[in-house]
Amino acid sequence: MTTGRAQHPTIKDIARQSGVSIKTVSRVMNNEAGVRAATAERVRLIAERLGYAVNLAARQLKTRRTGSIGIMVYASTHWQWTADLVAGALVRARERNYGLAPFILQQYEATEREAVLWLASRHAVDGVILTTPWNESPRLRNELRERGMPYVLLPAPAGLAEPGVRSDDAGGAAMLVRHLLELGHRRIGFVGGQKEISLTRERLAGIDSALGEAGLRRDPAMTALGDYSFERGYAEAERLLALDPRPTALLCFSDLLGAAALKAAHDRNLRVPLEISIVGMGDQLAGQIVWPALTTVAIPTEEMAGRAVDLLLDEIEGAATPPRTVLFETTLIVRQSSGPAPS
Amino acid sequence: MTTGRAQHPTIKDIARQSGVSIKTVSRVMNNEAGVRAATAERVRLIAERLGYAVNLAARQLKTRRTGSIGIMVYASTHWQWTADLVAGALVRARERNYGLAPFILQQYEATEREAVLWLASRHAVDGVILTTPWNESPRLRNELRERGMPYVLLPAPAGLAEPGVRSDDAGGAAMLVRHLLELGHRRIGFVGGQKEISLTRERLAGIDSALGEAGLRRDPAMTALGDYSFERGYAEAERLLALDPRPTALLCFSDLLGAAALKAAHDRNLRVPLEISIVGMGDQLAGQIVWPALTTVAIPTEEMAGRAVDLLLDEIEGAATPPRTVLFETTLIVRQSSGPAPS
DNA sequence: ACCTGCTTGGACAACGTTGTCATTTTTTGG
DNA sequence: CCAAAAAATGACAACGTTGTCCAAGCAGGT
Repeated sequence: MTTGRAQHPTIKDIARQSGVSIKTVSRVMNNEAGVRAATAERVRLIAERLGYAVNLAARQLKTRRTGSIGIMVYASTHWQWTADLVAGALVRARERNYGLAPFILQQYEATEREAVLWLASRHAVDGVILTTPWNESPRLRNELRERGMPYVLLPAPAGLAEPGVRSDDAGGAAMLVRHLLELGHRRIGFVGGQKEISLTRERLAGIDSALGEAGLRRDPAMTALGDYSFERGYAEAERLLALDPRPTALLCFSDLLGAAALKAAHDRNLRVPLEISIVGMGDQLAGQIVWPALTTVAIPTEEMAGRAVDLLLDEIEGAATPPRTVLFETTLIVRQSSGPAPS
Repeated sequence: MTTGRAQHPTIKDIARQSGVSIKTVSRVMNNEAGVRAATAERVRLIAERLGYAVNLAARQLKTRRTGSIGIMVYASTHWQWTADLVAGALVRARERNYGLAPFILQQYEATEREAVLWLASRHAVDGVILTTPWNESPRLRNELRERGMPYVLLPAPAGLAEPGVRSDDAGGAAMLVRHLLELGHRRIGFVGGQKEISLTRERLAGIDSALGEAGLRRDPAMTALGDYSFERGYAEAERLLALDPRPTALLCFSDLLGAAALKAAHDRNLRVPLEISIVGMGDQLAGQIVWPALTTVAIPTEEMAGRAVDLLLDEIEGAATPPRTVLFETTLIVRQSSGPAPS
């Protein structure tokens, strides 16, 4: 062993060397008022020379703040999305001088108790961002509220009076439907994820409303819900493409699912978009690397995660804003995978 | 404000209620020897009932261990890879009861100083995993060693006597070359990332050696190095495909680059693998969602990250193993994007 | 000279845990 | 049944920081 010989300097050392009290050093390091500029300067210089860095543990112990927030994510095949969320949160957290502790969970029920304990102890994080599917659990939310642990939902299910950030998924899905309708498509298939996830339900609602505007209804036989994995998406798309009459367009609930559908179409020797149009959602990398590139709806995932951090930290730091939900708009991005319906 | 009313119970509370000293409670909570089974049982019960959770800050302050490790990653367009590394490290760290603090860096030089300070203070993490390009910097390594901060390189550049985990990238690239040679390809183009990254150089070395075995040499005009982004990969592949005579195969240094090359080929109306073979490296999602699926070489990124955590924690916990480098083998995965060279 | 009020600085006690070492209790062996 | 050894437990002092409260210095008005 014999790790790090060099003792780390403490405010005591700085105080001794600069001839002031430890409290004054503390004041300087925290930019508190009430220290003469000259004194502060001297203290800062010595701290710099000694290579001083505050001992976070001591500060945390005293202030009862950990200076970091947690983000609970689910180990999913929907990786890109999760990674974007974590990355977005990480960057903003660092900007605001907080740490981020990601908490990956593999099974829902099995680990919920462990997770709650970890969170609620308040010794590890000052607040937490709950992503899918944790954002759905009233039990978890209650437990957290009860124990005074601030939280933010990301994405926040629609119509919930809870602090959170959400994207207009219903609107986005509706835009895609209208886009396809304008291109003359009438037999549209849908490839989606779990119905249990609020996002899925919201998208279905947007689809139904857009179809309704045109006097149409969604065909349950053409609605293929599974999960958000590539493999399942491929299987569901495959199933829809085998129908007779075949749908002339597939709307997929993520770009990864879109890529899966695209592959299924290729494997059936269907030309896209000549014989079938395929659109995705999210504007993720997956939709850009495939050929042809997917028409999709952009959802600013990273930005949303950053905003969630802001919301959470505002509450933690007592910026006394009421629990708020922030809504992000989605944008239609037309690329090469959608075209006029075949006649 | 007015957060969490409920005071969190401390070992003092437990001690009072169970009629033992705080030290005994501490012993029980840490599973130290020297407590009668009956006493331990009683203490544990009361702790459970009170919902006790150890105050990490206090423990850290006393033990001078933070119980978490850092991982420095570079904000790159090579996202999937980074995400896999972080995910792999995260899971293993949690298994071993450590936290993981990811540290994303955007610009190299600008933030190095900040990063080193953060790391070296030893107040934030007990050790650190250095990923590309941090694994290349002797200056950083020196600084860390000097300050007694354990680190592990991931991936570890070949031939460096430093603790780390590496994959046999030279071998992997060589396998791909041999695969292409067997299929009759002689004009092979290479699409790679930055020469500054050791991975890139190792792969080139493997390629050269495999070509050498067959009495061939790599054509510099067919070696297109850029970076690991999709866009750049597309541009470089495009450039190679415009050559006359055109290469009959492209070996790309990641599956994302492979996908980019595939797209460039499609856009030129080249049939894959009939008219041109394209192979990638890494066995990432990107190579599976494109059509046709990419022949590639599997690199167990997540597993490697887990191993890196093990190495690091073994050193931190004083398992007294000498600094070791662990080598992971790569595996050839033949899919649909490679075929016989056109005549 | 005195008081008043403002600025600057310091002494000291927490925060909750673990390490050290002393003390009590139990077990063991004769 | 006793002494000695072993096992179990406890008292108390850190760890490095910040919050509380008080003291000293200093200027300005009388």
